[in-house]
Amino acid sequence: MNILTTGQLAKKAQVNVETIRYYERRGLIPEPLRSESGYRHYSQDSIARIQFIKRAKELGFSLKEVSELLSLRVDPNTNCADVKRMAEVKITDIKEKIHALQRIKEALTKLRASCQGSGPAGKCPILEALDT
Amino acid sequence: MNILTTGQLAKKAQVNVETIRYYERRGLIPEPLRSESGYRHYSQDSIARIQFIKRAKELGFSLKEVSELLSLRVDPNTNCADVKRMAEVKITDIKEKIHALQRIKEALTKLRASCQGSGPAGKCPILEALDT
DNA sequence: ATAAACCCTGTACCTAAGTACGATGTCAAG
DNA sequence: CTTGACATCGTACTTAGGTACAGGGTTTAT
Repeated sequence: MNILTTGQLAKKAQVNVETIRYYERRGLIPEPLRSESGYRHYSQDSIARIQFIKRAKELGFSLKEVSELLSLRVDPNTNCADVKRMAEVKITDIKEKIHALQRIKEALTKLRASCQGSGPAGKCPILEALDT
Repeated sequence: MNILTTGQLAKKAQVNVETIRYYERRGLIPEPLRSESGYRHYSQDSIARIQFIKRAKELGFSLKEVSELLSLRVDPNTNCADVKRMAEVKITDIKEKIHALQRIKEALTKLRASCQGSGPAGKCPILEALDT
């Protein structure tokens, strides 16, 4: 069980088979060796690779950014600072998203407070506010 | 200047002409009257309608939800409470998004702190964390 | 009267991150 | 030796919210 087929890798890494092919097309996982008949053969390392991708995604990195992280890892000319910078950019980015959502939340909260919850919708102050 | 063509409406409402056609297809704006030659003729009300859509979008409502808001407005059987409920659902929704982003932000902040910013990227603790 | 600037329709394209499918080939079990 | 479960490929479809043509017709300004 040292070598994995696409389906086995998919199961172990908890992704769809098609996702693996997709990641390969996107260059996120290297092209694996093939059997005589053309079947892909993956090593155990591939599980870790897919999990790396999944974790980075959970941290808000796009697949494009994941590629960059993966390249940084391999390129001997890059250093830690490059990685750290990417993390910082992403943090800033996420902070902005949070602020935007907070502004929206406050606006909605005010609108909610303006509405008594009775009477026809046609005269709802929430809808009227949107009309202004 | 009482009546507007698509292009004039687009300019007044600050949207792309194609967006107007798109909203019409989606049923967000009613089909306007047409001139002899088939040109759409919009009233001033249409500007307000598009602005309603834009504002609702800014508050995080999808176009599908905007449709619902618009229907509520017209339907005499609905009341304010329905609108208020939609606002509440959206607020909850946005709160969840904020929390998710905050968790991500914290995870990233920790990772950033773990990295001194020097040394080869191959040994960066941020990347190592993703490998775990 | 003619060119520029509009408008019409239908359809294709865009981003992101996959998912689904049809046609075909291969492998393992009974 | 056949059936079922897998594998391959290329391509199309998905969601959301538009945007961009191409190939026509119309209006307006000069």
